[in-house]
Order: sequence, then C-alpha cells, then structure tokens
Amino acid sequence: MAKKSKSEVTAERLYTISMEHFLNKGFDQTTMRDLATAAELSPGAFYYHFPNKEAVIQQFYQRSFETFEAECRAVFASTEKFEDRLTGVLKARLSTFEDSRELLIVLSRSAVDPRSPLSPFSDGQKEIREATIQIFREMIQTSDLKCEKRLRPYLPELFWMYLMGIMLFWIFDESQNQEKTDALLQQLTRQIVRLVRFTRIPLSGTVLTPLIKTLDFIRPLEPKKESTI
Amino acid sequence: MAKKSKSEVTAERLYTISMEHFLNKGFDQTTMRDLATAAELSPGAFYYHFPNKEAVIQQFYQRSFETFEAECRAVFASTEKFEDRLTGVLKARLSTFEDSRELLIVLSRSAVDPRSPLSPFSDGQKEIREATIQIFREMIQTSDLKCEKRLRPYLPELFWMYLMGIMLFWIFDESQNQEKTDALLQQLTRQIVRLVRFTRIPLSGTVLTPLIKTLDFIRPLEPKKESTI
DNA sequence: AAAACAATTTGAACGTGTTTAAAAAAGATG
DNA sequence: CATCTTTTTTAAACACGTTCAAATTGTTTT
Repeated sequence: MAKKSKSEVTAERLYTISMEHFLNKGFDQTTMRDLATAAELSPGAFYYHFPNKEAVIQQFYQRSFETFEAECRAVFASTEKFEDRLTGVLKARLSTFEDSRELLIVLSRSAVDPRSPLSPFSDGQKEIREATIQIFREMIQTSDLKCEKRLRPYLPELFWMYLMGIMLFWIFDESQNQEKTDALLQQLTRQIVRLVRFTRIPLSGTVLTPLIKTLDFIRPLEPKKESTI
Repeated sequence: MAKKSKSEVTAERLYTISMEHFLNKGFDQTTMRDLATAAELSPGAFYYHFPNKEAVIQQFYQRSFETFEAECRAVFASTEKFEDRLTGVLKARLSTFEDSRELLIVLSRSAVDPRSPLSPFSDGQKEIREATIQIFREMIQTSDLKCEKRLRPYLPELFWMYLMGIMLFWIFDESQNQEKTDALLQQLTRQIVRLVRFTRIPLSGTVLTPLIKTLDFIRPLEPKKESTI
C-alpha cells in the first residue's frame, strides 16, 4: 500500500463531502462555505486543497472517465460489430452521468468557453480527450469496420466530436429517462456507420478527396509510427 | 414617430455605453460599477433598466439578428442555387460577430445551459430561434433544392442545428481570420447538400424511413396549414 | 530538545454581480 | 396648486467565489 500524505487523504475526504452536497443540493446551490463547514474547515483551508469550485467536479469527471473506459473495454470484448461498439461506447459515456445530469451541465458551461481549462477542447483537458480518442481508435482497430483507407485515420477524432454532440443533446433532452437521446443515438449511429462504409465505393473525385483535404487543413494528422497502429 | 418613454431612451443610452466598454475592455473585464459610473448612475439604477449583465449582450444578439436577416434576404435575392444560399446564410451569421468574438463566446456560455433563458434552445429564445428557422424555410422554398418529400419539412430545423454547430466551431477556431471555419463550412455544406439531394433515389426501407421516424419521435412536426407553405 | 523549515489552517478581507428599502423626481388627477 | 401615483435613482448591504498575511501545527535537521 502506498503511503499517502495527509494532504492526499484530506483532499479525498473533501471530494467525498463535496460530491454529497452537489448531488443533494446541486452544484450552484452548494456554497464553498457550505463545503468548508461540512468539512470543519475554514474556506481558506478548503482552497488549499482545491484551486476552485469547478476543480471538484473536474475530479468527478476524471474519475467517471475511468468507469467509462472500463465499460468500453467490456463492450469491445463482447463484440466486433462496429455499429454495436459505437452505440455501446456512446451509451457507456452517458450512463456515467445518469444520476448527476446537473454536474454534466455545469461542466458543459465551461465546455464552450475556449479559454476555460475545463473545456474538453482545451489544453487542460488534453489528457482525457486523448484517452477518449484512443478508445475510439481501439474501437475501430479490432472491429469489422471497412471504409476508405484515407478516411480511417480521421475517424477517431470525428467520432469523438460525434460523442460531444450526443452529450450536448442529452443535456437538453428532457424526455423520460432521456429516451429521445437513446433513439437518436441508435438511429443516427446506424446511418453514420453506413455512410462511412459507403465511402468504399469510389466517389473520390468530387466527394471524398476535397473533404479529406479540408479535414487535413483543419486538423492535420500528427505524424505517427504506423507500426503501433 | 413613436413616442418613447424616458426609460426606453435611457436603456438605449446604457446599451450604447455598455457595448463600448464590452468591445474595448471585454465582457468579463467590464464591471457593472464601470457601466454605472460611465452612465453617471448608481449600480442599482442600472439594474432598473437591465435585469442583469448578460441581458445587455442578449440585446446585442437580438439586434445583430436583424442585420443577419437582411443579409440573408439579399443572398436569396441574388441566387436560387441552394448550396450558395446555405453557405451564404452561414457566412452572414458569422460575419455579424466578426468584430466581437468574445461576446459570442459569452453568449455561448449560457447557450449550453438548458436552464438559462439565454440558451438558443430555451423558451426565452424561442422568438429568435423561430425567426431563424423561418429564414431557413424561405431559403429552401424558393431554391432549386430537390429532395425526398418526407424529409423536406424537417430540413429547416436541421439546418438550424447545423448553424449552431458551425458557430461553435467558429468560437474555437483560432486560425487567421477563422479561415478554417470557412473551409469547413464550404466543404461540409457542399457534401451535406449532396447528401440531401441523394435522398431522392430510393433508400427508404432501411435508411430514410427509420431516420424520419426517429426525427419525428424526437421533434414532431407541428401541424401546419400547408397552404401558407 | 531547539531551531529551522514545510505543510496546513485561520479569519478577515476583496471584488463583483445583484437586491433592497427608502428617497427623489416625474406625471397624473382633482 | 396640492395630492396621489408611478417611475426612477440612491446608497448601503448581501452573497458568494476567492485571496492573503499571519498563525498554528507537523516534520526534519542539528
């Protein structure tokens, strides 16, 4: 067992207390003084362990990612069918937030601010983003997906963006148990997969080539040792 | 000329002063006390005219919409080619924010909060949203676009969502003059238009029918007097 | 154990968005 | 004009995220 510093232990305790409050009273309704009081600390001491309020749910996001990752691996182990894998990944990501929609909403607020380190597009989130994209890479690699060769390397990031879009939809989905998101996700994924497959028949001149050119202009692929892929 | 109450006149003045500050110092850097001082008012008096800080840029958004609408009409008058119209509309919407990207970013912050009345998806924004969708309706109606009949009524709202997506991309686009957004918009629009056209060849059983079913489940069309359309 | 250093905690204060009770100004009515 | 009503303004205060200088506690070195 690794020795933990007092600070680490305290931070863990503060995190637990904070999450309890957030889930009960909501993020906005929970005040930093509330948290400090509950932890029998002064506000200042709380700030010694967390740089700010959002950092606490940031940690929640971080942890929930691990659950998500595990679920994805389980899905990949269970099927090679690409469509099933993709829907599986999407559902896995949403299921992690089922009981805490408000927290995802709060995270989303900073999500669209390019300057916020909490934005999934920002540098501060690079690690989680890359890890998620890596999951999509794995999803593709060992699956039965066939598609135009040139498009393939762009797919992981494109699917990641698709995931972001689905999460956004879910946030706004007020239907019972977010069943509408479920329906959309199911159908849309199916058609997207079809579309990707469809790229195998030659339509390069007027469709794929310019599109790939644009993709590369917007977000050039990093040079990568092909061996590991 | 309509008689204007003193309050209306004052609100107008406050708006002007506020926008000057926002554009010079940025939204976050401008304090309510700054604005009140500049207007030679107490903070409280300022709040008599605007319910809160964001309401001021909300008004900016409202006004910018009118410019946008006019530009769209000009585009429609100049061409019937659907693709040109769609790219025209998208570019028109972005051009309105060219000089004030930060303000759009600020607006976007509440954009992803379902509970914020400033969200383009919310009830509070229904008017502008409906008006924008109406523009897309006009764009389609008098254009040369051919597509599957059943899909047609869903297109205006779908294109509106496409616009939202493009705006989001633009917010994050740090390239020179947001040229990447421009490239994406151009290429993506072209392929989307193709895809829509493509729906005319029969693929109903496995593609279009279930997709339309899902669309209708998620966002049923309102019953409408067909005559006016 | 004393001294030096580091980690943690405190409580007061700051900045800023917003509210509020009361005053002042403007308008309407007799 | 005097009175009543409504609109507008004021100054002070609140709430809450956050910062900070100083105090306390804990650990290491001599």
